[in-house]
Amino acid sequence: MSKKQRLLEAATYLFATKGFKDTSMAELAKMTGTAGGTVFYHFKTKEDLYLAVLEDVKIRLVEAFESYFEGKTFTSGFERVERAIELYLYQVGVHEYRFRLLHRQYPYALAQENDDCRKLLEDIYSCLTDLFDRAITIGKHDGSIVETANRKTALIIFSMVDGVVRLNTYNLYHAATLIEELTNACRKVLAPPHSEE
Amino acid sequence: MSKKQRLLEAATYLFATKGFKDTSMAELAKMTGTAGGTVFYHFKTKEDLYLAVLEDVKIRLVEAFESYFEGKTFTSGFERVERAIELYLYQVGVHEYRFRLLHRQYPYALAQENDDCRKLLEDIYSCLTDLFDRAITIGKHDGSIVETANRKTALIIFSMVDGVVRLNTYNLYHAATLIEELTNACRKVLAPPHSEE
DNA sequence: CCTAAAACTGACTGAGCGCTCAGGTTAAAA
DNA sequence: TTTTAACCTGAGCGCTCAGTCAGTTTTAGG
Repeated sequence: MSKKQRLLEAATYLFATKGFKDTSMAELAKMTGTAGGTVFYHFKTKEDLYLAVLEDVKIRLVEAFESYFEGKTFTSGFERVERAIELYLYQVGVHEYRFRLLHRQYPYALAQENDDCRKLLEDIYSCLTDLFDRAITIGKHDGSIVETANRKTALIIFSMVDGVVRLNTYNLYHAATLIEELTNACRKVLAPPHSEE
Repeated sequence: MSKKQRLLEAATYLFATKGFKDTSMAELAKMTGTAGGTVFYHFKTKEDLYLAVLEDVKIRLVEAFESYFEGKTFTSGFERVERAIELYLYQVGVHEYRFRLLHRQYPYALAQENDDCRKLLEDIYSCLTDLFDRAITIGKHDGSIVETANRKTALIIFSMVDGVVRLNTYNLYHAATLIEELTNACRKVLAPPHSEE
């Protein structure tokens, strides 16, 4: 693997676990076994490195979420919602640090002044909400999901799922024990009226 | 107001809006019109100052939430849930910076190694979840809320509400336009079966 | 008014930071 | 083998920061 790639991966880990300010470029260099100057040969500034990390995360994240649904069909729109939640929790389990990166304030603060950063975050969040948005649209057609404002409902569902993930990362509650309640809650929010299973 | 109090308030604002590392004690001193050394006369270290800030926030937060329900009665447990959500959103509106402080990673990282910090966070979060927990207990008795695992359901509701607040602070979505969907979703999650209004 | 403690000051320190740069190494094309 | 460009190095620069301290001012009790 090229040194640039090694730097990018180590930086992802450090930015995610320690944050932007608390990650020092000297530490990153030491961690990857390179000289301090090498970092700045590949990335002009620390901020540039961060943007490269965020872009890398975006690409991998979008890939993972979109490829899962390619060519798949489900018995109902609601089932697709359930699979989306499962997929989200699975991705968090496997690539926790990517979501930690997104759970920090830094990218959102940077997005206020940096258009590239704003664009990356927009892409990530529209990918994530589309996940639920699309499933809701399908569910509305096949009758498995109640008539609602798609985008808003998708955001509520996303808030709920991501909120539980946060409780877990902040060590406030073990997410695994909440999954059943979580999907139950989603079912109730989305279920069409007068059709208890 | 004493200089110590002025320092505490300015520090709350700075820690909340800029984070721990990005807040400099020189900046804090300048902001409050004091000399650099004064900060360290009142608070031994930067971390001590942070803990004082967090304790202050805890006291005010718990006060605000507990005093609201003192002596009040509601037509149903579910109505109490609705009022709790309103109160939470109102508090976020009035004292946004206090919640920003809690939406940062720093306190949770500190809690891993500092017992005082962990205790403060525990107190804050049990106050917030109790808000919903108690209302659910009442609602289960008066029949306005479905039979559920109290704590877990309270956490789901809290995740949902706080998640929407986060969408707002991160400038991803304007919370006000989601409030109706939010309470609707809570109603569906908590409503007892076969009793559509 | 005197005294002593409490409150406050600001110049200073040493450590750590992002970033630069002059020069060295590697690898592939000519 | 020579050339050239891409890659890599680490000492070092300028700056910011949390924290110190010797000394000054303010406050309050006797």
